[in-house]
Amino acid sequence: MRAKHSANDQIVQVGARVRSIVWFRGKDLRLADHQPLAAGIAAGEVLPVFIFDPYFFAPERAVQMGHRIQFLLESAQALKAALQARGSDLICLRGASFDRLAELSRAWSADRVLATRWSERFGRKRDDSIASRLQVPFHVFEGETLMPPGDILTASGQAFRVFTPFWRAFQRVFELKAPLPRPERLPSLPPEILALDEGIPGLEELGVVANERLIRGGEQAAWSRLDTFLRGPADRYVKGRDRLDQEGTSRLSADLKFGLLSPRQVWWAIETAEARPGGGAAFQRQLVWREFSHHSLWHWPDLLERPFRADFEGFPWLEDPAGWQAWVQGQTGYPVVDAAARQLLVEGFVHNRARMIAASFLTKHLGIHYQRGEAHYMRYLVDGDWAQNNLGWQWSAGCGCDAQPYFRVFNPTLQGQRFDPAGTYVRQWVPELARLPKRWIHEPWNAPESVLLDAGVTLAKDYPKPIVEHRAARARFLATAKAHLAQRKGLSP
DNA sequence: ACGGGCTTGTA
DNA sequence: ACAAGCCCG
Repeated sequence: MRAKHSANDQIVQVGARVRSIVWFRGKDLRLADHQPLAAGIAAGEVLPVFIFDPYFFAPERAVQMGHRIQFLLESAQALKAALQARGSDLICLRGASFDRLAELSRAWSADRVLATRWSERFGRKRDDSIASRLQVPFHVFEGETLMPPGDILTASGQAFRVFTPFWRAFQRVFELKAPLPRPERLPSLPPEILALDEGIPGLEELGVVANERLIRGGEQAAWSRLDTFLRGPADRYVKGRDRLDQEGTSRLSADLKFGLLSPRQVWWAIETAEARPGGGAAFQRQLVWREFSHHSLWHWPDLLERPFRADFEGFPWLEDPAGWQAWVQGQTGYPVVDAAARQLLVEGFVHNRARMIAASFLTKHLGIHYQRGEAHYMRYLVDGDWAQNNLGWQWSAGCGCDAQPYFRVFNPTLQGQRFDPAGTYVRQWVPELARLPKRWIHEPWNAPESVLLDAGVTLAKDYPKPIVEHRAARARFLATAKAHLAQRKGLSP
């Protein structure tokens, strides 16, 4: 006998009672605009499940991405609470995804399993394997992106390699549909299924040290961030987004990564805002950069292993252990580069422009492989996403899809002066320079002795002298890149 | 197949 | 202007 349902559910009960397991997989931790969930509810009974697979959640894996684990666990807790408040629950299991899923499917006599697609190669492989081994149908839904990866092609049916034509094509074909509402009630779960719940693991259990400085997870927190963005920064976005010293960006990257918000909900919120924000279109363009990264990774799954530009293969990157350590710890002597490094470790977040400055410095000034920077960012970023992080690093290194030309090397002093004019960002993250006047905040090595003295800064003691000289480092990279690319060109037919 | 055009810049 | 080059219609 089925549990009692609200009036709404009675209506559904009249139809076929299809039993759908809705498998939440960490990129769709929300109730609103959730296509598998909505499809499940429309068809009958729903069993929401999350599986803590050791592939991600074994302690030795979890510590490799502690910030994201913390954010995900918080978001899963919020999801569980929201499902409980609506008469259902999030059944949490531990172990190998396929085994636990198959077991649950048998225990509940499920008719099918529904989930949101992951576009990375290993996600696709996992889904193929699950579909072929599961006794019941396995349906994956789109929704991680605005358009399904692979759906936007050039006139000749090829993948785009340059953003702007992709953006134009996107605007031509994208049709915005209203996001699905958040379900008010869900069918309840039988006691024998509720009894299978193994709960959400705690951080300690996974060997992860809690970090109080991270943004909060959960669907509600995400909506509050979206609201904050729409109330201010969205209107000033065109210029404000580049400012390191202001709250000029959306701060929605982690919400989109974990699917606390779908990109469609965010796009819709911009479109339907009472006062259309002045920076709405510019922000939507940024959302399409997110699309571009997912589409690119879909077309070229080995981007995670190799440079997009084949002529960068075999590039003579340097080891430079001392340079690497300085870059990681924020001790390069370039204030804005160091601020970015420290913000990453402390907050698990870095302003987009600061990411570019940091990436340019690591790859060009230090000549260190972009993949090392990419991996370091993946380790600490709350919003760390394979597709986007990889695109960003390859773009910065000059070897990526639509990359900046290799000879365009960011000058960290100029970037700092332009986008953090008063040095507010630097002062926050490099407090040993806090008393330096803004004239010298981005180039303390040029400050007069008396100024340094007044600011209480002794270079090489309180704060390092630059570990490389900008002009020399720039020249070294250009010479190396030029020689390497010329050689590669000579090798190719 | 020709040519306009190309996220985030520097000197 | 530029230390190039090539995407895409």
